[in-house]
Amino acid sequence: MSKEELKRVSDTKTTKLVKKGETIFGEGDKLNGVFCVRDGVSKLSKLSPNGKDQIVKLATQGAVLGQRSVITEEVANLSAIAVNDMEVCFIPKDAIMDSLNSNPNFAVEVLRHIAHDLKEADDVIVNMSQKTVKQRIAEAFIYLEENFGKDKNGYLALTLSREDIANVVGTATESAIRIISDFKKQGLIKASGKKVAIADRKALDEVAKGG
Amino acid sequence: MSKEELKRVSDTKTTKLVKKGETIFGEGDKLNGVFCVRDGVSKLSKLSPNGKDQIVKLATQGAVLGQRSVITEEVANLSAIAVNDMEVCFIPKDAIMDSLNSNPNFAVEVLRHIAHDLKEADDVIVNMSQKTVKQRIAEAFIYLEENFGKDKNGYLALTLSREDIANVVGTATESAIRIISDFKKQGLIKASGKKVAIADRKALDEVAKGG
DNA sequence: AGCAAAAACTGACAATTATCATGTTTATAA
DNA sequence: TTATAAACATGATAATTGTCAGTTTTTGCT
Repeated sequence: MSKEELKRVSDTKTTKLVKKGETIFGEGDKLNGVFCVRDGVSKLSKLSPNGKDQIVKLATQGAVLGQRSVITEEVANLSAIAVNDMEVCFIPKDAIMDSLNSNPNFAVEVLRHIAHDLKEADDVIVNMSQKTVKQRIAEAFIYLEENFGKDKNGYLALTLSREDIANVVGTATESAIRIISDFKKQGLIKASGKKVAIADRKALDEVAKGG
Repeated sequence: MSKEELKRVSDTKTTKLVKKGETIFGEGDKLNGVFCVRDGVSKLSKLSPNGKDQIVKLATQGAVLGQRSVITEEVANLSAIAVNDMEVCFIPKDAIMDSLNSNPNFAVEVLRHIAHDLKEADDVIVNMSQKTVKQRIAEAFIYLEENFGKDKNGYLALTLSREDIANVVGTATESAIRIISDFKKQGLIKASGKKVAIADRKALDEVAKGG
């Protein structure tokens, strides 16, 4: 089954609507298939022992959720929650496993994909441990603009709550709020309600690099 | 090519000796094959923009280095440096790619392996961002004992410098030293020179959990 | 529109962690 | 075996980040 084939299969599947805030699957769930994101954004997070959620990844159109757990036949390591209204489709485990075992091309393609995720995860580890909260928040805004784009008015297309931003960069919500306010005061970003726009990309890049 | 087959191939290869501190490959290197660890331990680390190394993973006997980069045909994302004297063997890229493309079993096996690495990386992200330095250092000692074992006298079989420990948990060397000293004073660990032994595993577990 | 609930914000303070300076011990090699 | 460097250690202090306790603003409903 090639990527095109997989896409075709997934196209024939009835899609399921998931409302903002709803859980697609939770940490510890046994998954009997994977979910393809057709529309909307999901946050993949893990509850730390101290009761805080850490958002490990944001998944959007084209992403496949639960893949890793299905492959290793383990229980889900992360939970997937809709950040906004979503459309997802489901592909049963058997279909995936059959293709994996019979078609090297498919397996290698999935392999490449997961290998890429692993690289990204390694980079996140370095960021988390070596950069300040301020740098990480600056990077987060840049990441949001580059990966989810802007709306007609220049605001980030994906709006996250301050709490979600804090959970992405791994800090307390109040700390995130304070730093975001500072960014506003310094003219790095502007905000209208929850909507945020990058106002001075160059300066924000500097902050992210540790200027 | 099954795992056993791969092992057999690698067994026929002449192994290369790498001395403590030597670099197997560096960040940005183009890899034309992977390295199998026969003996010894390698640290996989990445230089952060502020000039500090972050150790992302410790690889020991049986581990394969550079796999990810070969699969995605990218330049190495991490550097691999010997923590102690090592014995490694080399498998050229072509051999890997041929097997991947022709043998679904092999591809799936590698896939499982990388999927497992990805899970571990996600867990590290959560630890890094949600736990204190003290918790992370406690965890590091537990990890070292569980993964590398103890010598006849009960000391951790793998001895890391304080600097390396700091780079594993993502903190300043001085901070790591201070916390390790505290652990000694509290009787959680004992140390003879660089050698460290866990003295009170239960209490150390408590610290790791945030007691 | 009006109201409850959630999210955003602010201040004061405490805790954690980094940095710099410097002394001591331990390992390494000529 | 010493000298020389590297690793370890500690103090003083600054910077960063977290926590708690509120107030204000926004959002989502009916």
